[in-house]
Amino acid sequence: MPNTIPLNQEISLSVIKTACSNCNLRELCLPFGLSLDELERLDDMISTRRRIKRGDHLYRAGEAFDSIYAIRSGFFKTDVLLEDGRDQVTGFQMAGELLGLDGICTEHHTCNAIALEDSEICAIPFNRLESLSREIHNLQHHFHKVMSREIVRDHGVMMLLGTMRAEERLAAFLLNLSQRFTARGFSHAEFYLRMTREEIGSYLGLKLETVSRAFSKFQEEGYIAVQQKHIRILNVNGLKALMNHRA
Amino acid sequence: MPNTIPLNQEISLSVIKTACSNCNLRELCLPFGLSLDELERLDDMISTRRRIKRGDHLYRAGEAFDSIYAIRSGFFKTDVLLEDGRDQVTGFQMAGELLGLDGICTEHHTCNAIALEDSEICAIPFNRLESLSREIHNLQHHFHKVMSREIVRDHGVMMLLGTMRAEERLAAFLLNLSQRFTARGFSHAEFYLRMTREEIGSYLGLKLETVSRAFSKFQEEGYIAVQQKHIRILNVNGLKALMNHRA
DNA sequence: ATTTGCGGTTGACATGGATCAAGCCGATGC
DNA sequence: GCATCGGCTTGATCCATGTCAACCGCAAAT
Repeated sequence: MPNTIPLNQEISLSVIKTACSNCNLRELCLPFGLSLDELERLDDMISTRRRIKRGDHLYRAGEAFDSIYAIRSGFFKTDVLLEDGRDQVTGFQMAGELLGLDGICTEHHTCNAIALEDSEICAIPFNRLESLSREIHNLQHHFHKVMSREIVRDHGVMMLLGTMRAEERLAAFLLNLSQRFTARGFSHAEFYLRMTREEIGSYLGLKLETVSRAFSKFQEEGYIAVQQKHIRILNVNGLKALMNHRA
Repeated sequence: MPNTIPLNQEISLSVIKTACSNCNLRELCLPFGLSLDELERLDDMISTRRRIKRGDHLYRAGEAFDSIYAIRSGFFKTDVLLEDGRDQVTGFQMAGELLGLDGICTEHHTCNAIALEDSEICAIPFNRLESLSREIHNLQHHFHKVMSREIVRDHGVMMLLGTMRAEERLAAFLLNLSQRFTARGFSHAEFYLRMTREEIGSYLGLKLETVSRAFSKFQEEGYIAVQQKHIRILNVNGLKALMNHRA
């Protein structure tokens, strides 16, 4: 909750509060690599910033697409629902990451985005992003990189789902979270999970019981300390070794 | 060998042969939606067309990235290799589809692209694509759609790997191939697989024996006729039903 | 303070797919 | 024509994970 930048004067209060130029995530987010001048133009474009309460949808599968979203604070999951009722969590997103890229190709969102804690997002109208990125070379290139990174990330998940066993998957998951928290200036060794065992299981292609057992196993082995959603990583290398275990 | 634009006389021959404007895949490929004028500018950019022999790499993981590739004819797979020796096929690509998008984010390719039959590709220098798409709005937008489509496709694979059982995966795979062949004007019901059972298995997160058994099962049930790589789909709805079977 | 409910843990058992192994088929080379 | 080899099929068995079920513990509601 004290994620936003504290206020100085009563003055340009809400401008300061929400501008990209003052956002401490700018180096992780879309503005990466922009000059001050360019930053301002990006700021102008992002007029809408919204709070999303825990449990609420940012968008739903099937809705018309017109913006992508940058997470300013908070934590989201995306999931896809099949007609027959099966669903799968396709990702967890944290501050500085973009949501909604899946909607570009059909002009409709293809998954649901749901806040796992009270969050704030910046809506970026996509047609304006396209026109601005025709003018700002750096923005264009960085946006392409972000999309490409998403593709690579998905390949990683496919690898995980296709070739790893339960404990390897969970180890990979924890290491990935840890690394992303680190990039945001949080502890790499200690964090709270925002999602349930069932959501982790869905993401990893496992049942929640299997996730739970794997947590317990890791704890027995001394790799981590778990207490519900509170995780402490005690032996990073142990987890890494576990991941690369198989030939 | 007729990769470069010929010099003078016999010229237009192979120019015609290789120009986007004359490519029957243009509605499936990058040129989609461009005017004749714009098409010509795209043509100018794509100077390199190459043949890749069956089994050869178009690029390898780790190599520097500078172009994306459009498949003019043929069939490719992409795969990722883990340090411990495990690898996974991340996709199969056919004519009109793009390869190499994964390389944008790090400036290095993150997977291998290997021809599964003798193929021809058009190399599209990425920095020139970016600059051209700053000028041609349609090109920019379509390129974004293509990247987004790749993300959505990957989510589909995650769904498949995360929630489906062996036979559902194979049914989904066959239906997907069928649909893509159809889009290219081939029979939706009869085709040759370009990949081995092992490659299918790798893509679907299954062992080759399981793939083979599932093919046999489908044949017994009368859904398809298989003879090695030759597939005839006899009952599309049967396969579809199989996919949505589970609650 | 008591109840209720959700998320998590743990155990016992079932099963889908992996593994191991043998043999088949068609293409290629001698 | 015969041998060889890679890709494929099929059978027998094993094991990781799913399934079902009981219980725990915390937090919100009463």
